[in-house]
Amino acid sequence: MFAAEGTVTADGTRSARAATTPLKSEVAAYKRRRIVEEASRLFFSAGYETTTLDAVAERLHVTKPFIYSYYKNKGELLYDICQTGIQLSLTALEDALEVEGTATEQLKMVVERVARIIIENQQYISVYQREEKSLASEDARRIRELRHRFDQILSRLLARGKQAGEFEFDDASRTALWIGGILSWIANWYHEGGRWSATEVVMDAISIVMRLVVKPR
Amino acid sequence: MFAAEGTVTADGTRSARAATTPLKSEVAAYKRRRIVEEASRLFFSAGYETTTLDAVAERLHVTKPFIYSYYKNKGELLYDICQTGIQLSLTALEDALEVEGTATEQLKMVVERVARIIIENQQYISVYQREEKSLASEDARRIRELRHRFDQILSRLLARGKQAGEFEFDDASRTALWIGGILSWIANWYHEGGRWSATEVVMDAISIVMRLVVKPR
DNA sequence: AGCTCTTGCTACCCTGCAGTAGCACGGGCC
DNA sequence: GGCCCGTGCTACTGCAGGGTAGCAAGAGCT
Repeated sequence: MFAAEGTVTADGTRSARAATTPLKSEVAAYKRRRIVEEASRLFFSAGYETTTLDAVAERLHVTKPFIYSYYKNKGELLYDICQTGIQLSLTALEDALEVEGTATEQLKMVVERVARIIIENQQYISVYQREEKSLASEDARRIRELRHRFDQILSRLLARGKQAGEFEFDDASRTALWIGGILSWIANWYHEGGRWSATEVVMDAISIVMRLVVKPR
Repeated sequence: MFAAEGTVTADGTRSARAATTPLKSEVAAYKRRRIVEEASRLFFSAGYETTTLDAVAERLHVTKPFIYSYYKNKGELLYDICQTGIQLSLTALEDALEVEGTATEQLKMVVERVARIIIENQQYISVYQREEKSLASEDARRIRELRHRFDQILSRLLARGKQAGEFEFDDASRTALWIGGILSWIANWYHEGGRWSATEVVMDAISIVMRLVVKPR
């Protein structure tokens, strides 16, 4: 999840220098995780620009300089959240494709797993979608790259299903984008303890996506 | 479109006092429209919090105090944009329902018109979706209220179609939300001069929504 | 021509927050 | 027990940007 660790961190933060023994670096990683977790909650509920690092620090019962010894700046924190968001979805997609089966079975599996991941990690996914404009341009590029990989993999699955005669649609990559949209929508829409349960939403997503790729009457 | 005019504006801005003759108030309305237009472009491409009012002023070849004589503050400007965004969609929906026809015909009409409006006014719709967190709480409430009306009207149309045996789905209001999501997605996704034309996107939206409400094979 | 009313601008203020310098405290080690 | 190093904190700085006070320039009227 924190693929950047040791690369991104390696530029001046203390944790990087301190990572001499395994235990120490584990502790450092844990602290980073707690920071990003709490930050994502706040960014999710109040927006990135509006949330101050003092507020994040307060939630962790620490002070701002503490955060700065694990993150270079506020932007890096946002990047980490966005990266986590898209990476979680991408991993769920790839994992689902490990399971053998027809394109139809695999697509169902994909939608189910990704939808679940989105619901469970709403804070990350939602921030990743909403705050793209606040990312440094280089960071934004990398995030878009991951997103693009997601779309491509999904698109290949669709093409495979079409080839096999299971699916019917006009254009695979366009359809993949629509499916991505339906999945994304969950993050804006689902509300824990709200009118509809996670399972209902996941089931809906599966049924919608299936209706989308099979021939209508 | 500017329903607030005369109410919201009536508290101290010069334009309100100046609106003594018809021509003057028309000119004032025009200036407000130009401000909101340019602001929405910038908010759309760079985000609300990141965009400074100096930047908005510059695009209009005026200065910041100029804006402040037509808008009480930055928040009111955002509200106006969001209000425009949702109101445009709502009006498109209501207009489409004026046309007589079966539920199926009406739903197609609705999706087509709303999708077109979303594409044509992407800057407003997108900002309205993305920047909700930055609205003052009272403003946010009013916007959500409009959104809710949209969902309700759509939901009633769906229920009517189900009654008539044209549609088949589990729950009308949940289905309405999914349709809303599909339409919203267009605003994040469509890119003028991009890989796909407006017409293709609109057609896709119609076909997806129809697949969503009719019985699958 | 002077008077006034409108409109936009110049030139500010001031707060809130990202980011930093350097200290204090505690625990392990000689 | 003294020394050092890792860790987090106190106490700042700097500045960007929202918001304002008050002037200047023009237009129309008498």
